[in-house]
Amino acid sequence: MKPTAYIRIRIPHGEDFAIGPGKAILLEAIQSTGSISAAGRELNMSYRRAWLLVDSMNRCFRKPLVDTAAGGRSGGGAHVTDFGLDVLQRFRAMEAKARAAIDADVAQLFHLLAGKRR
Amino acid sequence: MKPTAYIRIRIPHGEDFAIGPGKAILLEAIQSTGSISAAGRELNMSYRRAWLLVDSMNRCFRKPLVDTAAGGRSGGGAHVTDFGLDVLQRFRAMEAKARAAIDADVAQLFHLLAGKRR
DNA sequence: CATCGTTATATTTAATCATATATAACAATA
DNA sequence: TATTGTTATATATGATTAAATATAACGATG
Repeated sequence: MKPTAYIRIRIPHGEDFAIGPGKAILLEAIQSTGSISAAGRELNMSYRRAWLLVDSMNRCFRKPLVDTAAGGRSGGGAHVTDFGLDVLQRFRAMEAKARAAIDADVAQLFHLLAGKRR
Repeated sequence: MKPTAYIRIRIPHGEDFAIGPGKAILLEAIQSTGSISAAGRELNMSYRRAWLLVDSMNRCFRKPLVDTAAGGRSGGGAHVTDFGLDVLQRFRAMEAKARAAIDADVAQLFHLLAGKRR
């Protein structure tokens, strides 16, 4: 396995962050499950936390990244909008570029680490 | 002022992280003040926290990044080793490269954000 | 050899953050 | 119109984290 750094990109917006690694994963989970609560369960995250993150994203961007509907036979649900998919894709691309840019340096730096005992 | 993303690079080592943004700033403060406690004061950080970070760095890498001395007329002090300076420089270079790699993408993404009210 | 401010460390206290719990509204459908 | 599982929201509880406090050792220097 190749040594890898944690690269955490976050886009600030006022007090909090419009998007970051956690919100990206949440978007993907909403995409695959069709609901905020199911996504939360999948990610071992309280519904409240998942909802707060969605709410934050929707308020930070010009348009909603997630559309929600309460009620109906199935109780309701949520889905990632086209706009949300665009943002998600841009974010993942940025992560990949940043990772590639420091790939060689990271490998070098790992040589300076102590052998991880215990 | 140009829109800028928070890019947080951290090098994992076992349980914790060998170096990251906070430790880099601390190294620079130790370099300029000559002591862990003075660096802590400068960064509004408890001595304990500063010391724990130094201890973590020194244990994570093959060689100490900070040399310390207790006692003496001035009470003692700390200084960043040549090895520490090398690591610090590598880390800062990685940050710069990562930033440059996503610079354009970040600018694009900022256009999708809502006007930040409040 | 007494003094000084620091390193080094443990323990207690406080602040922060996330989770758990509870409740109402929702709207399609049977 | 009763049922269903979700969204939406507030409040209370618990857990995690950082800070505050305390103490001993250090060692050059006057």
